[in-house]
Amino acid sequence: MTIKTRSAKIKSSEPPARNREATRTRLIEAVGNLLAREGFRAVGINAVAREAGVDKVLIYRYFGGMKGLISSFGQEGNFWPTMKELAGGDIDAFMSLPLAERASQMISNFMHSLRKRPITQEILAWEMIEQNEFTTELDIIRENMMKRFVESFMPCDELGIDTDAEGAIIGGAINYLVIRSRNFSRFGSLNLGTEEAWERIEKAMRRIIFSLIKPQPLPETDRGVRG
Amino acid sequence: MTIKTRSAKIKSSEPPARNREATRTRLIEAVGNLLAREGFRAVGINAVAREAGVDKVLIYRYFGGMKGLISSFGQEGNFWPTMKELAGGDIDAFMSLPLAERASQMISNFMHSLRKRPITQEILAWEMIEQNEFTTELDIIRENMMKRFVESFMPCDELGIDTDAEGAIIGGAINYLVIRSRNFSRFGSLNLGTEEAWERIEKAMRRIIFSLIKPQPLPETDRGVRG
DNA sequence: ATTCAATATCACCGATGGGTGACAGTTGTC
DNA sequence: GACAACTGTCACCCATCGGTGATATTGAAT
Repeated sequence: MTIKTRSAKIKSSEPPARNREATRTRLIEAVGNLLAREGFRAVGINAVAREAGVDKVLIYRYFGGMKGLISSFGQEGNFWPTMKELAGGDIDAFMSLPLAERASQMISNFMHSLRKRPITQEILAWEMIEQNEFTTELDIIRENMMKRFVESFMPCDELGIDTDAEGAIIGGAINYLVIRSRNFSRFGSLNLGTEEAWERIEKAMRRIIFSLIKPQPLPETDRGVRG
Repeated sequence: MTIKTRSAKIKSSEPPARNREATRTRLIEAVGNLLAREGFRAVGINAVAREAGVDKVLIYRYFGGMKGLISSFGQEGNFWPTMKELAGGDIDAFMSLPLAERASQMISNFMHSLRKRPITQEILAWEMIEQNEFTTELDIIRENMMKRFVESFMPCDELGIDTDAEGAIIGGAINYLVIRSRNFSRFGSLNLGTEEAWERIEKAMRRIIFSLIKPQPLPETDRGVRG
């Protein structure tokens, strides 16, 4: 980088409009862009300010520092899948499905949603690595979301199974495989760079759900609704 | 830190013995110590040299840089569970178990092994976050190990299941939950800070394996051998 | 004792990080 | 017009990073 400080302005065409609110949103958006493009390691006062084309001191002034900015970003950002998305588009149709089918489809939809959301992936990765003022903030938001989902969709304490534990296993596996696949395609004998591998994982999860919830052969290749 | 550069020597009592081999091992051990104590983010030329109580230029001289040092560390470090450990101590006894029992116990043993190995956790976390000269090096070692395990222990292409995919799910879930639990104890409604939660996960995995491999009720609370 | 290579230390470079105080331009109010 | 409040810029501080060239210390061969 031979360019100087002012070069930051190149990136954002509009000149900072001497407008507090506009500058605030510029900064919040800069966090998202930086997360998606460079990953959470790049998220720092200097980098965010540079990305927004704004002086870093404004982060202190308007947000009280990076913690405040991250918090605002977490509140406004819609990087989590919606209920509707997890239900595959039609919540009513979804709710009328039998339990195993419902769980299986929700899992598939969650996996697809996560794979399409680089920012969400970045946040999950971040949470795995360090606990700091940023990640604790973001974790609370994530936990609330997960909680709402299971409460709305999965009221199943029937059977002899531990849905919380099984859910943690499936959810953890999805998070792990998606996050990891950004850097390494190979995991065991799967090539996570190929759609074929993801379909195998999807089917395997479906198989797990169905054999857990009702030990009987599962309907073949019914991929179900998806948003 | 008000102390100066030379303060590094405080940490390692023995004066650097003007001995190339000894210095090399000091550096390699410093990597492991630093990984365990501070995490991979702290692993850099400066920090490692400081930890070893040695000048950083020796890393360039003896290892050609950090990449070389990490590679040597990866080769010598025994941070992966051994075959024997995964088998629960007695390989022969282990191999004579029925398939589902074998898989279930190996999974439990792997989880316990990983939970006891902070350095291994750190490496897995590192691999999730970035791909660089260090992690690609370490990933090759990890993949080879995993490969050897499944080949030796799990020759099962029977049944209508996809063992690679199911293995990736279980393995991914273990890696995720263990790594994540270092920073956040809560995941969904589980409290990963408690042994109780881990036992629930263990049982859930056992339930998954048994219902996958042979759809019939599983033996209750048989924890099996463990190293 | 001198020479020479190996071992290890030191001092410095440029880049980047988070953080802060002083200053400049704009706007509205009295 | 004078003034204060607000928005934004700039210049600097100190710490750490990876990296390198010059130098000191040791030990062994001659």
